[in-house]
Amino acid sequence: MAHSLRQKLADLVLTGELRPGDRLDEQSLATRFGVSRTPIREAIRQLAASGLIETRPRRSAVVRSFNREELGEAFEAMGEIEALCAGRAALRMNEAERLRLRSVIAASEDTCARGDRTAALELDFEFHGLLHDGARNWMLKAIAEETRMKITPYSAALFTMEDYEADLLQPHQQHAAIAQSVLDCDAVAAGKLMREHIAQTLIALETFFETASENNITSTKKGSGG
Amino acid sequence: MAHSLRQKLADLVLTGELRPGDRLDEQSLATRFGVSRTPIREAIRQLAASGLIETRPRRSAVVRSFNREELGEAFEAMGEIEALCAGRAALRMNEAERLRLRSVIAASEDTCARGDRTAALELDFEFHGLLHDGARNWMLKAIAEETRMKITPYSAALFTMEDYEADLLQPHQQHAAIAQSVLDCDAVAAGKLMREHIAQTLIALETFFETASENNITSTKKGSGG
DNA sequence: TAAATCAAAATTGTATACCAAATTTCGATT
DNA sequence: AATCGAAATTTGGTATACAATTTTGATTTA
Repeated sequence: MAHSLRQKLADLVLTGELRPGDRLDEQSLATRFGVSRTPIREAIRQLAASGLIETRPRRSAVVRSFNREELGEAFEAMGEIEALCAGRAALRMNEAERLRLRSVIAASEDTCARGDRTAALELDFEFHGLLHDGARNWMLKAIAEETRMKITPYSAALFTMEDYEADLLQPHQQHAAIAQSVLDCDAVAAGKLMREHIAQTLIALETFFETASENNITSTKKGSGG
Repeated sequence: MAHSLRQKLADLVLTGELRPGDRLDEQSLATRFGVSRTPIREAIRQLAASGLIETRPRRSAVVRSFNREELGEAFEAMGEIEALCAGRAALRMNEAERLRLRSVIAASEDTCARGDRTAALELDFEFHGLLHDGARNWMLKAIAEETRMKITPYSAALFTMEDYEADLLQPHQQHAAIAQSVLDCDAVAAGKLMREHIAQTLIALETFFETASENNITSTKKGSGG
């Protein structure tokens, strides 16, 4: 019961059950979760406010979808936010957190060798989460996590899609390099490496979607016009 | 009627009619705006998701309040976000936008000389809004405006409080310096000056609240424990 | 007087039912 | 195959009801 209705709805999107462009039917969701339309509607509004889904008057809410340009801008913004967190974390993390960072990198090395994509995705989240906490700034953390959440429907594809032979090693090595900078208290290097890491994630993502479909990032019939 | 119910509720907070810590009674608001509780509740949830107000189960929603530490972190985050926007804007604004920036600074100089605090506040918003647009990144803009909105209940005090002899000239001159850097396409200087501008705004704010009350930023009886 | 206690009143969270307006679906037609 | 239009569906909102809590206020006690 740790999951609020809002979180349950969000999970439908974050786990990929609902994909960008998919509609959220209030009645179906109400039936599915055993509640009335009222709380479903409230949860939908909250998710819309946080940017995970979109609503237009008299239309069903749909999972937020980005075109290539929007995705590029989102990654640019996320790169800067994450770089800020990494830089701050390099200066502010305490010893316990630094130890934890080491162990996450070690675990990541392991799952990477085993090719366990699910575990790799979780460790990816944990790595970034540690830096968000380490930055010692609740607003920066909130911004970072919200930004990350918005992009999740896209970036998770890199880890979970079976048919895409994404290199698990490359992102891991980038994480390891960032972690080393953080452990060295080198804020500038940590920020720079993080910015590059995010940029390369975008490149991997665009490559993936280019392979998947010709010129449309989402799986919906009609792409959302810029 | 360009104002949605959500915006009307937000305005209660942003204009200072509802201050940090104040409760939002659903029935009263419903009666006041001539609607039923349902849409009020939805609007409240949206504002809670965007961080302007807080909700706890079975409690009335209250206007978000920051203690000194939280306010400091919020300004640190906002300083970095605004600096990012300013830096990008310096490189990306087009000629029309640069002209507009000039005219806003000129108008600001005018209102500043006349001591018109209300107009000064509006021009302050417009100045920052121009840079948010000029950064050519919808997500950065969204983050910047949401961050700014959260802080508004506090920072607006500097402009509107009659009894505080805030220097209108100082922030204006900082804006002018930032604008000049932007017009010179000097991203580094624009970012640096913006970061300093936000930092000085926080100092002015803390001075103001220190004057107003001993050790409690909000006007509520019981301060929210850190 | 100040603090503690307990019952009454008010408020939230959710359910239901109902309705108008708009959108979507789908079959008929060109 | 594309278009058109009517029927069915869906959203957005109103109103009412009610249990679970929280808040308020009065009363009692130290």
